[in-house]
Amino acid sequence: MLTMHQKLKIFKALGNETRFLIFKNVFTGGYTCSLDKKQEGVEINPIATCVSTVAEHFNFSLPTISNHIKELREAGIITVEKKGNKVYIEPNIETIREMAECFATLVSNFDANRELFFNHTPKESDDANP
Amino acid sequence: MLTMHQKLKIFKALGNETRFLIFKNVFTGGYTCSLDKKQEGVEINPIATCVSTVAEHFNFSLPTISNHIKELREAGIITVEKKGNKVYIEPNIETIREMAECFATLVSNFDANRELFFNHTPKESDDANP
DNA sequence: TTCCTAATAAGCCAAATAGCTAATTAATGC
DNA sequence: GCATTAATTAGCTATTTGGCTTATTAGGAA
Repeated sequence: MLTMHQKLKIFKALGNETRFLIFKNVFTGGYTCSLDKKQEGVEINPIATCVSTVAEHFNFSLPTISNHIKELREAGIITVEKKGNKVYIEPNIETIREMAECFATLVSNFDANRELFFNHTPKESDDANP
Repeated sequence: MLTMHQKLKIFKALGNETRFLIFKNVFTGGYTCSLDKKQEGVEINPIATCVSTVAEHFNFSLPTISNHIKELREAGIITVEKKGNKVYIEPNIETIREMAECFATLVSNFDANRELFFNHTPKESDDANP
């Protein structure tokens, strides 16, 4: 269960365009091209990628991308694993699963309260006019 | 369907502690005490509250809270409605419903891909060791 | 009209953020 | 050992953010 502090860090992390794009690509396989460069004999999740490969997708310096990745890691959105002299980053799906649950719970509780207080079940047609 | 730009604004808006707390209270009824102050004969959603009532919950000035509310509104997280000389704010559940869907879709697509590529269905017991 | 309240707009300032380059660390390869 | 590559750390700067106070706008009440 995510604390409020953790949720805040996640929102802060994803509220920056560069970090949002890294997040998107890491979770949807946008960086799998990095497989071509993977070191011989090193076993990694094929969705994983290394910091320098991520940096190639941006016009920002490697230290800047490294710092963004650090923030995504500290927010629990990705995990990192050092193999040789490279650092591979992987999506942390459990955090996203928890976020999905938080939002879903908020919506279902809200709908339940609305029904309770207003005897009103939301329909497609009246989202803005309860 | 939320654009990336809209999602970014939502994350930015919720990445600030004060705005997060306003969001939380507006959606969970934390400000319903404002009902006591509602103007006679004015029909409002009982979960709604006005800007000055929100400000009473913080040690920040009214203009500061007003500005935070403006950002939440511009992110589509709340709606505002002027009644007399007060501005009532209400949760915009549709935006949260869309966020819930985004995260849920990301998770289910991720799980589907994982099964596809690794012939592996995630279980409770092995979240970190696929 | 005049006064009062609610809210916003404008302008100011300190702190945080996001970029950079240069320096450092760590692992690989010669 | 020495050079190369990957990544991080440190230190710097410009911009953005988040707070404030003061001024302004808008509506309700005397």
